[in-house]
Amino acid sequence: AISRVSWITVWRVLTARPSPEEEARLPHMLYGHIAPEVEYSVGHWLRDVAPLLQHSPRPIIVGGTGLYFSALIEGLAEIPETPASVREDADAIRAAHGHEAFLPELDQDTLARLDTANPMRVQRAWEVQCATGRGLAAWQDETPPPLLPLSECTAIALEAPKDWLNPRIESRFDQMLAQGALDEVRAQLDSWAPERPSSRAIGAPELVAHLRGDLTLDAARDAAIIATRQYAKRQRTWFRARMRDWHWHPAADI
RNA sequence: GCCCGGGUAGCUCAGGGGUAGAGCAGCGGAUUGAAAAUCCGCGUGUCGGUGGUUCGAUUCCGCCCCCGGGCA
Repeated sequence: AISRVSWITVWRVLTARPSPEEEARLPHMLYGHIAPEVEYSVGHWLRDVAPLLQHSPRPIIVGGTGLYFSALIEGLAEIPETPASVREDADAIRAAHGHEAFLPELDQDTLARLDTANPMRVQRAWEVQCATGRGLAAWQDETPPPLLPLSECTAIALEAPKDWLNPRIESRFDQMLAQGALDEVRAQLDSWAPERPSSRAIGAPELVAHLRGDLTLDAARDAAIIATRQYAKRQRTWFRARMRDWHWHPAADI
């Protein structure tokens, strides 16, 4: 099995990573292979996945991040990595003037397909323009063929209706707490950096807030459960809209 | 028992004589390198109950009920 984004080395419980016993039963790849302070994104993941697709028997790729599957199956523009310094500059500009400050520097094609109200998307477009001298739209127009076209794999989408899923989300988080999620977070408290992708693991910011005395455990639990439900909603929306051609299967049957 | 506050959307609260509004939650959507992220759209609810004043009351007045706090 190849993981989705169960990245980070430090969140075993919080990311519902398979147990060491489960991982020992058959090869698991791309689980916990990223240190918490390392930059990571779809592009990195695709480069990590590419060589693994040659394995025999063929791997099973599991996960719930719509963008990663779309990139794998539909392709992703080959844009050179933007240097960390560009991100820092962009962060500073946005903090000082807001993301609207980026708009005048973008080309018409990019602006036309951009959600100009979305600070992250606008900033990304500016970073690409700044780092490569070309517009994001131009890069996207040259998107290469996908690594794994739909016709070359068996794509299965698990249908998890919210009334079935919501109670499970709640008990799953309680299970994480019982398995030591708080200890896992406590161990990161000193090096906590909220802006890192690894700090966005659902439940981590909430439990950090609790450990710092800003939230009761109950309030942190509620917040994490709500965040999970909202994430599940976004997954449903993404898969419903973009994975219509997959084989749909009721999750309750598994 | 008396005196103050307060009772408005699922929750926290704002408002105020012409039947009401924010944040959060919820629901729908977008999403080609932060994606477990980010963004967009959606607000009728006996304004605690009941009498009264008024052309008109959720808003003013009386009584009652409930929740805080204070005094006894």
